[in-house]
Amino acid sequence: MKVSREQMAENRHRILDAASRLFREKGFDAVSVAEVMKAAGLTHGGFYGHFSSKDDLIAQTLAHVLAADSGGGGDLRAYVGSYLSPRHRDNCAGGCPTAGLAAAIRHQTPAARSAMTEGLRSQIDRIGKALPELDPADRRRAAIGSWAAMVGAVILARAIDDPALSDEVLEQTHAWVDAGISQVSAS
Amino acid sequence: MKVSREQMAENRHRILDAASRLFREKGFDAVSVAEVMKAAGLTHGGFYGHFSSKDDLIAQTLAHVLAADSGGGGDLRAYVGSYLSPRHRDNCAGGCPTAGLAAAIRHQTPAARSAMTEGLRSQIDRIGKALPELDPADRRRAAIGSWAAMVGAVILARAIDDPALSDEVLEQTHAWVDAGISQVSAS
DNA sequence: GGCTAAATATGATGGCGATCATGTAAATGT
DNA sequence: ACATTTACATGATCGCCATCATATTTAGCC
Repeated sequence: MKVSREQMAENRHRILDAASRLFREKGFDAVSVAEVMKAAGLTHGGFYGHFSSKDDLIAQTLAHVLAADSGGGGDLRAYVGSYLSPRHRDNCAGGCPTAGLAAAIRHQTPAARSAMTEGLRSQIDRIGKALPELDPADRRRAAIGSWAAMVGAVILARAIDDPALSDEVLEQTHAWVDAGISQVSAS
Repeated sequence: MKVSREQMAENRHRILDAASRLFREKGFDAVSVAEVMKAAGLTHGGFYGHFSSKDDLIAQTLAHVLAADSGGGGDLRAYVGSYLSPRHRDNCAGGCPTAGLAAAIRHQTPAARSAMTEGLRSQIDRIGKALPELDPADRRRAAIGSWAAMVGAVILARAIDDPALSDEVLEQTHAWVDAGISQVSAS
């Protein structure tokens, strides 16, 4: 049954949102096309009316979710705190797509890699802009170093089976990043 | 055809080594049991004489490779430098199993998660021991923060499609980690 | 209002891969 | 030496999933 243009656009959006959550939660390979469509409230048949392949869905989902990536508005300290929280660690499906998917990008198509690259580029720029008190070289270094530590810490915290150690990785990385930013500021 | 006990042990070792390289290179899902056996110079039939399932292979491979993880001997600066090098970024198959596999552990069995947790615990301890000039609290913080940044930077560098940005992530994280360690030391 | 094309649904198809079944030959114990 | 066990090879099986074929219904246009 055909639906209105508007309905179709909404369906497409729902598919991308569902895919985004499912991919972050379970990984690209563990999510089937049918599962995505079902989560979007449709059946698997209509999929190829929206996307040319699963790889195409992956690439478009990345572009979709990375474009929507907030970045934290401006208060870097608050953003770091929420990023390195148990709440974020435990919320893969709704959490940062970089932390959830960056490591899997290596095995995806060039289009997907390209989308991730642009997402990371703008995320680094955004963090840099949140450090206006530094000179440009220090700002760039702090932005990249902090972002690497944040992403790495969440990935490690999610990999670790022991809640105490997992919490500690988040807390200590938080302290380390805060100290790094402050000390660079003071230099 | 039966082989000697010794030969069997060697075969098992070869399977684990082959699996370790293949998993790091292509990810757990993208590597088939038959592919691992072929890389070890065997056929797929004998697999279940060594392991009870692919999941079992994954868990035992992790324990195998994480136990062998060097950690760098003692010169932390040199270790950080080689870790955050283009050479290491481009050498997934032979590189750090944490950088290559940590993000995928979330989707594996409890045995695999447990192996990774113990590997991370000892790696953090090893880095901490390479910072003897710090008091215990700073040492722990520097070890965890540096390790998170190192792992995160290699994962991001491998995800990024643009060589210049990828190199920059490695270089800037290197400078950031070095500065962090030095400034903590000086405090 | 009827015609056409489009958007989804339902229902194949085909390949891949984990696991199992069976054969075979050589190592090990007596 | 012989019997037996065992490590591995060859050859199914079975289910899952990406993708395609076809049907159905309705939006969009005259």
